[in-house]
Amino acid sequence: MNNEDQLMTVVVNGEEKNIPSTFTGIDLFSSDHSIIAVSINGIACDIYTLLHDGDQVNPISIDSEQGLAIMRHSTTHVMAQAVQDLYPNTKLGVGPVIKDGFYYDFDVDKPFTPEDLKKIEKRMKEIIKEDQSFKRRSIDMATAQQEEADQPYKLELINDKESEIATAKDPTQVNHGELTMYDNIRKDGSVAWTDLCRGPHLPSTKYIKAFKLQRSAAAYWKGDENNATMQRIYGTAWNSADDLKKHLQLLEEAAKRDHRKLGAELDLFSFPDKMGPGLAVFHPKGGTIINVMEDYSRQMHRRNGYSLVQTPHLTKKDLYVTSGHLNWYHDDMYPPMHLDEVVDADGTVKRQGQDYYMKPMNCPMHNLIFMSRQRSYRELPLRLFEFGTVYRYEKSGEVHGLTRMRGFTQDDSHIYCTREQMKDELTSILNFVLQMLKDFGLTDFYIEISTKDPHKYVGSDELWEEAESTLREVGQASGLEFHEDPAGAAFYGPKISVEARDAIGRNWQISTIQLDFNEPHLFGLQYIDKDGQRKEPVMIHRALFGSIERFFAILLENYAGAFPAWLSPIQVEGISVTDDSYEYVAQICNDLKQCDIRAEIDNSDDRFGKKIRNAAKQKIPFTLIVGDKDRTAGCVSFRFRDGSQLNEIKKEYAEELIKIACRKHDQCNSADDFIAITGYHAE
RNA sequence: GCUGUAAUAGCUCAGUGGUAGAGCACUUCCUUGGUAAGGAAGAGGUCCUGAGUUCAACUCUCAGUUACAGCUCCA
Repeated sequence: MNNEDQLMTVVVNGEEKNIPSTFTGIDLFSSDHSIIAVSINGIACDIYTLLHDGDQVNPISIDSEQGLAIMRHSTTHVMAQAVQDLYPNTKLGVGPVIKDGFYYDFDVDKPFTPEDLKKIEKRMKEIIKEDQSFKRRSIDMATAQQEEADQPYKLELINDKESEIATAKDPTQVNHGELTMYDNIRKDGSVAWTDLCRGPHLPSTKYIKAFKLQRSAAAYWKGDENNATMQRIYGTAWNSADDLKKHLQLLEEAAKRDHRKLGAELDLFSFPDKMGPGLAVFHPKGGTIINVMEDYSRQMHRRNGYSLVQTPHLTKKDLYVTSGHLNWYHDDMYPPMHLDEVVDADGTVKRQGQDYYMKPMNCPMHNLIFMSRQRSYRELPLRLFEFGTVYRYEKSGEVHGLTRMRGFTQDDSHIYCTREQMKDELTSILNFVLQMLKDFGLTDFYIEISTKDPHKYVGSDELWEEAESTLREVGQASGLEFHEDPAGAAFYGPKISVEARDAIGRNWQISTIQLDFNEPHLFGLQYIDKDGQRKEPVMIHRALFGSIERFFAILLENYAGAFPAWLSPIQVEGISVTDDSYEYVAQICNDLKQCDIRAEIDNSDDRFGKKIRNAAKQKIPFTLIVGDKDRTAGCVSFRFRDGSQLNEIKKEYAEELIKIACRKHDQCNSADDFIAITGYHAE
């Protein structure tokens, strides 16, 4: 820190403080023109924010979210400096802060290799050690253009800014007509590096305590695929080596839980190359889980007044012309099969063929069911439900495991109701969703409502207003965390979606409930009302799992493969300690099977310890262990996932307990869980 | 689709311009074992596909396919 720097006086919590003015940065791009000042207080680094016009300062800690962001932003500058040191031809893009880290985009001669990243990290550490201070200076447009003459991307930003000022209705509300440069100053006062940047930054590089460059990847300039491709380096930075370590461990944990990895390890599903991208086969164990999910879903849908229907995977083109999908969804549809064309030997077409498409959505078919006869208001709400497998031609780079597939199954329903019924219907759907998520063990979620984009919508304002306020009312009545996504709705109707957080804090969009003011009109859907008049129903699209494969993946990652017993593909694994006990265990497993318990016996020639290990690796909830001691006493022993045990339980009682434990939705990983769930008591 | 990286046994991965390797899994035999890996033998390969360079290509070059990371996209 340079003690000759000019000090500025600000008021912090009513107390006057002197802050080196060189450590301040004016945030030109923010609407409130706030200044962020950074100062040093002993060893600790304090960061203050203050308003441009006043002297009121709100101190923030470097450990706060904003403090961390400033630190990460400073780190990205150090990275850019290191890159330019090592690769002098590099042109700079932008280097913002993102969740848990930062990136910087570079235009370089050739992409970075992992070795390059190591070199850059090394150079960064040198820069940090040099204790370079970040010094801010304000400059005007012309100076900025001059200084950044050899940086085409920075120039573009400056020019963007210029035209923004020129076209702004009230220029004073945009910015001060000046830009900020940051110089990195060495101890000897020389300038090590300069970057056009709004700031703010740390006082100096030495406050960067722990960082790591994670990966490099391509990104488009300004995120537009028509623009130049830049090389982006991602990094993460924390205020202590411990925090960094914790973060990296969390990432490792997430990688271990990756459903694609677990899917292979637990033999649940695979993506055979011979089938093509985005298409999966579910193996016996994965298929079992999918079936349990579907059984649950069917039962709950029947209970909630839905009618189960079935529709084909292929239809004539006309249907998607009517629905409009061919018009605005064309790129995501598999190309058509041209069928039934008859051509003479001389080449003349005797009979025109027609195109058939794989279905990307189920709604047009459900509409056909609605239209299959006249409908009375007495039938409404009509709730048509189906596990509909749809095919969408996702671009090659967009497919991802089970979460983004080219063929997947929706738990899809279309509900036709009157406007008066809309509110009750939405309420009951939301309750349905919440019950389902709870049953599957997801307890942390929030809802989001997407409202009308005023530039792009169909239907009457009045209807939109009613629908949106209904959605909002229903959403708020649920008592859940509630977010708005203004203007985020599709043109045909507002939407409410449920997002869940999994066991390691990641967000997943799960259920969507979408009102549709467009399709009933396009299809001419009508019902006969009380007064004998034909009226158009309101249509609701909704999927609770969303995609059954994606929901499966979320569950798999949430539980890291250790599913609750009711979902486990194998619920009970019988292990005999000796051959003499094998038949006894086999009989118990067979008894359980007859009661729909998924029980298997380990018939391998492995040693006992190996059998235990195999059952544990498969994350089987209940391992049934029987040796001669148990057998002669007519007993069995249980081993649970955490290694805990319940020993010498009478065979018949054990079978009853298993049936109870496999029916309940609670997670059961230990003897204590098991006792709590089944009410087991020693005899 | 774009940029990059990769592709070797069922899985995880070594390796080399000149007979193809390990661990796990699998098969058989031995082992009869009380709480996370008993022993031995065996089988298993178009080194992703195609073209090129070369006396010789799994290895180098080009193209394609597929996967991964990121971008873009997911009404």
